[in-house]
Amino acid sequence: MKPVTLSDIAERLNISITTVSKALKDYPDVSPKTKALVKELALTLNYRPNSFAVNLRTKESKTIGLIIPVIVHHFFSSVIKGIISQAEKKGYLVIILQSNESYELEKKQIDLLINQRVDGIIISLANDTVDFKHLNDVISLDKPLIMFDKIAKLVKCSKVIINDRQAAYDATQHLINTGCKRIAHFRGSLLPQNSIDRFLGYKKALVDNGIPYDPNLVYICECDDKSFEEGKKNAIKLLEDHDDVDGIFINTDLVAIGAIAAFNDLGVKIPETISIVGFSNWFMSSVISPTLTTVDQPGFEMGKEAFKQLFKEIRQRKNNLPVTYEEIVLKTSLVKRESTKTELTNRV
Amino acid sequence: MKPVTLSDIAERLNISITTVSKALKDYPDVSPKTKALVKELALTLNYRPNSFAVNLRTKESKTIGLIIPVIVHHFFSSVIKGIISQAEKKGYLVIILQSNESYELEKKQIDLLINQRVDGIIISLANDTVDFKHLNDVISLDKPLIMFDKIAKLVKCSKVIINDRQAAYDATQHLINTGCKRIAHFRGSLLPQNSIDRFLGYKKALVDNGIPYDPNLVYICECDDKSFEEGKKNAIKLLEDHDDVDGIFINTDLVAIGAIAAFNDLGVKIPETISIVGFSNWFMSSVISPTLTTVDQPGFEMGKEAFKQLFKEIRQRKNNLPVTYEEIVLKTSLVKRESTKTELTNRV
DNA sequence: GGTCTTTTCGAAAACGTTTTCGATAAAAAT
DNA sequence: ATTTTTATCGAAAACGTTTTCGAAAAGACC
Repeated sequence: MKPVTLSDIAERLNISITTVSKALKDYPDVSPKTKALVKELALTLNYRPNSFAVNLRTKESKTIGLIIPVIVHHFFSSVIKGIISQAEKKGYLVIILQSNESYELEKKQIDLLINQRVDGIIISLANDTVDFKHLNDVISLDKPLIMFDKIAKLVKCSKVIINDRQAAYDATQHLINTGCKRIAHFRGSLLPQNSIDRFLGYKKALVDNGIPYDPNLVYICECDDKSFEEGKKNAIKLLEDHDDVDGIFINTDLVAIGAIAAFNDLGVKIPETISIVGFSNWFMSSVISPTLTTVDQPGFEMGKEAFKQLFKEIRQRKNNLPVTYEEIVLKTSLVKRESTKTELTNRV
Repeated sequence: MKPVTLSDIAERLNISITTVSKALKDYPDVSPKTKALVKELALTLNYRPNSFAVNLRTKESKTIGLIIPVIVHHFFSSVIKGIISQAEKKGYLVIILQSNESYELEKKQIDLLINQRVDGIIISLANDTVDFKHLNDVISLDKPLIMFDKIAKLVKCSKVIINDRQAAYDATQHLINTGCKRIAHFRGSLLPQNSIDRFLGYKKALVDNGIPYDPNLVYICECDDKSFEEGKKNAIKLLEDHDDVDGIFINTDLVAIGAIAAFNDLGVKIPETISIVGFSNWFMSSVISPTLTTVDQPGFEMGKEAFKQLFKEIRQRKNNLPVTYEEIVLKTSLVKRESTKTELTNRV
């Protein structure tokens, strides 16, 4: 019933624990004969090294922690998948925690992970995280920390992000290229950096194309479970306020889909009357009607890159090499679908 | 730089490690004065118990493993959320692995988790898992195992499931109650039990209502990333084969949404000409047009129940109590939306 | 003052592994 | 035959904690 240990094997073979341990790890100073003997017995006894003891000795757990704001979300679950897939290749396990967009929870969870002595932490910040002490604590403990998507620019650690500003710029440019003259923007809440960057990209694209920026065309919608309703509501309001709008760049797909639903109900033609571009390339956007033009946010790749960088830093620390922080910016791409017209000119 | 240990505290206070340990855990045989002293110093030194050492001594890791076929899926990510939320309350961490619907991977991952010495395992089986040795291994190691959703009926352990058969029966009955006379069924692949049960429920509802079961009306679609296309294709085929069909009960929402898209394209009126019921209540089904009547599969609750049962069994084993396996069947509910007509009669 | 109880503490073993370093035996070299 | 090298092994410490059990000190009681 008790799990078999090195000592069990040693006893049966009348050799020392040391030799058993070495045999299993193919040390050069143990004869092929005993190696074979040990390995065979280990197999038949179904020996499994006690990870607690190993961790205690080696001071590493081969485990990393992941904190994300929400799990039930296409983008984030894609990231999880990316991280896990990469971690598995390197023999690492992943402990996942959900901060629920709460700063307080996030703090507690960071603490939990440190107590658990994970080898590193990957995190996407909660929306209401404004203080970064808990993150700097991780760094000062010399534990590798990677931030992705929702990051704190001021914290000195590696980051995996997309160029939200450029992506938003490109999305808006696409609307302009397809003939839109008066373009609205549904943005997210004021806090997260993404929201700000996307807004700035939108604004810059307008200005660069000689279209005056009109703050009245910018609507704020909270991104949460009610995003869909929010999108509907704002779409209707926009139509009442400004009947000359012919394009909208929307902060996130779900809101965009809400807007599409509203326009469909009202008989507003998409893209003929109003063109729409979303953000995220949530799976749903390829399935609704009309299918949604949107910015593809490569969640899976972000997860992979985040783990790769984490792994690199773990290795660097282990070998006492200088740790190099990197800012990895992944490419987004505009997925052109039915909710926008075809471009008139071919602009790069 | 080195993490502070009990011995560090002991040294500074000129007391023994034993006393420090006891003080921190509020043993009765240490004076209030030294307790206060120890606790204060522990706080200022930011002492964190080394979990490896604790685990090694106590032989438990306060960690559980979770294996699911896919992460990027509304139902499964809801389950994850349910498990994590409950685990956090009890001070457990969750290691998540994705089997990718592969039996081989599943085996390896079970092994990984056992080696990691998690306190218990929660699993939803891969579609191509037909042999259950790896699961019985877990049980014979006396490690708590809970299966949910995709289960193996023959394995002796607790299970958290829904009554797929009843749910399918109710869904089909709803179609009948709303006036459908000739009802097709898009089912999943032949292997997983859910697929079979849903099919049986569909069949029984027909027979119970005096509607002859016609095997030609049953289409098989693989449930994967291409489900949407699969749904479209089968919908078109169905229309060609049988122009008298007025209702479809579909194994899973995504396929149903594909079918809706196809019918929308073809100008087939939903629900007037054909009514559709899906399965899962994936978030999308409330967002497409027409909104989809579907069976709500309570993922979050399943996750919660699965962890609760696991926790119970961990406790039982720890206290040397007899372990009781339970089969927890959660209620599903039919969410009536626009893709079906209103019921003619009120049947219970 | 002596016995007895209560309070407070610490030595030591144990958990299972990894790794260093020295010991022994066999083989090779002189 | 003696020394040197090589191959093979094991003792022991260390990782940081928990817990048992006994010891010492302090207080209570006669």
